[in-house]
Amino acid sequence: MVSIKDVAREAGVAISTVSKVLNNYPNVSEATRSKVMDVVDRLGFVPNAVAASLSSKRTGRVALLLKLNLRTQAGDEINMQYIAGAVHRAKELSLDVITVFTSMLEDMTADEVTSYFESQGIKGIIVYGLTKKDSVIHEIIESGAFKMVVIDAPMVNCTTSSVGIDHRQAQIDVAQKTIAENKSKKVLYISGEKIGYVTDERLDGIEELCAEKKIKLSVKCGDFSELKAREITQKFAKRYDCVVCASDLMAIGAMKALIDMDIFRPVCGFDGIILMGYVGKQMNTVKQDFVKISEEALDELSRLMQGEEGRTVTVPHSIVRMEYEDIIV
Amino acid sequence: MVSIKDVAREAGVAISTVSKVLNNYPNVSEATRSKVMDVVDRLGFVPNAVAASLSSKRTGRVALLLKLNLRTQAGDEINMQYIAGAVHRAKELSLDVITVFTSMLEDMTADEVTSYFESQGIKGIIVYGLTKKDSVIHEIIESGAFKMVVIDAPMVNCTTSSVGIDHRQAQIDVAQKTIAENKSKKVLYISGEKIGYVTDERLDGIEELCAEKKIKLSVKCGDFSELKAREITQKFAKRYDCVVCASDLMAIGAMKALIDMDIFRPVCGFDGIILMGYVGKQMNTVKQDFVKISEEALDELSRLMQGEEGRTVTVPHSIVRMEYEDIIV
DNA sequence: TTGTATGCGTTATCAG
DNA sequence: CTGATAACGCATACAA
Repeated sequence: MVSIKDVAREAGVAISTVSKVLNNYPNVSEATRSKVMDVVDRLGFVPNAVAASLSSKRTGRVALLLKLNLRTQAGDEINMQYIAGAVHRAKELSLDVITVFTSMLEDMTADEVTSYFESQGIKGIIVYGLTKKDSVIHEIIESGAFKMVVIDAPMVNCTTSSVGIDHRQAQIDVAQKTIAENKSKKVLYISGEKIGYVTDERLDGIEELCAEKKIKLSVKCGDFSELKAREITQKFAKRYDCVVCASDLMAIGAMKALIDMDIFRPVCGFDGIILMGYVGKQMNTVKQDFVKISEEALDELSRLMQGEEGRTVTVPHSIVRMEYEDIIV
Repeated sequence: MVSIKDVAREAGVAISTVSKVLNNYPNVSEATRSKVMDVVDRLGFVPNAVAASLSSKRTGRVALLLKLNLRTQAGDEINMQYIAGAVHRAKELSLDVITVFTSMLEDMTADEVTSYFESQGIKGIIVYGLTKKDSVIHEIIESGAFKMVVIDAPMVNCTTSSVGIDHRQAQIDVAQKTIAENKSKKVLYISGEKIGYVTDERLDGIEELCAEKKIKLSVKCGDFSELKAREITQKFAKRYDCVVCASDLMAIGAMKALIDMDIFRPVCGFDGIILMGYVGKQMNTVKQDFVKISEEALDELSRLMQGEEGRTVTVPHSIVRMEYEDIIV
């Protein structure tokens, strides 16, 4: 492996000079700069990131903290797009990411988790799908030990940013469209789990909309699962003329139930997963661009790592009706 | 951050002694060992992996090289399960993984890719979905610069192992079952892309089966896409009494085409993706345990990194008919 | 503008 | 069995 020492010798300068060139220090003459760069190119030298991080105490290592929740392809699809977006942007920002699943941190204390990440030289963490019950992660966020970006949760402080779509508005948008198209008057809303932050926001949205439009609203608590949505639909849907679901998977479950019951009710979902193109053709849904959200998260993390303060970043969403023709390649 | 120095001071021993305890060196008395471990526990000391790897030239860093191919959730699902399996096993083996997509390496030479990985302290690489055309990766495999595990490709040498199911046998198994159930006599086989190694193996399987059973076989070259499978089916299916597809996605495409054509033909797929539970209910398919395959790959990589030689590891598969009831949670 | 020297947290090689 | 001490590859304060 060619090291900075080799470059220095070959270029006839000191190691520190090479280092300065590589790190774009101001006080280097153009002559030596190009002399060094020539050697760098010729030797194909790439700085050893491990040594650099040990020396500078800065690293470009960030962790993606994912929830490997449901064994449904919906979860897989979303997680994968998160990872793809993050990895892609990381490369552009010269960061490297390691992937961690919350399940692996299950029986660790906040201190242990912190030590673990520190021992790996990780300086930034992106948390996907934080719930109110993840006390260890909350502790870590508050500790300020890392620069953090939280997706879809309103955690913002000096070292923490929040990234995600406007769930309240998105829920309004998709429900409004569906209600308008069907002139619905009585909405059955199947929410997500209570522990999710987005659950509250989406609920706020539907409540606000129904209040404004003088629409009757009944809220049933689902858990983002098809099964539960199916049960709720079977039990209650008859009395309503529209079923608004807080996730696509639940929308699919509700739709299946309606088909079984042999009644029609408009249904709308939330997320825009590809499965909707296969089995949810008639449904409106909120399209979240998970790749972009993750890219934004990395940009934001990069900002934080440069010493800037936490803030809230809102990513745009859209309302779509996913068609089979759109998703096949 | 508590360092080995703190531990040494606190325990009243030399740094090198602490290091020896931590790395299970033989020549340490039980007395000092427990004395040191007490302090380690009390201080919650976790060795700095960055420093350790710089010093020892060994690291526990491995890269997952994934193909972010189709924007279908089938690909996402499989990739995600690969990642999940790898990350999970990595934690158990005290390795840490970084995720890389081939698209990011596109216009790099083998040397550049090698430098990149070396600069990151990566010692092992798992390649998912290698094709015959990935010349850069082939070059890296042959260079022996890294310990490598290749999924679903017959690359084995001193530093390279191959992990995957027996695609030939799996294709035989699923086709045989489907053919037997329907007493088919004329099979239309829609293969994968020619550049894929598994394509050949699966093709061998179906040819062997049809030859043995005296079944007429026509092979059409698909590309793992629904669209292509649909076209092929529309054009040729009428003349055959069974459609065997080299992937679930193609099977779904074929099935859609058959429904459009309003004729029935038994169809079978390959992979066992969850989507089959939604839209491919009537179809047999090969269930690959992608999580397990990836876990095996990590085990294998760990073996290689301990200096053992490359070999071929075959993971079991099964034939299933995916039902909606099985996949909803 | 350039070079020297020190340190980052470990591991590893020797003496003792 | 234990303890100095020299690497590891690089960044950086400081000296020249």
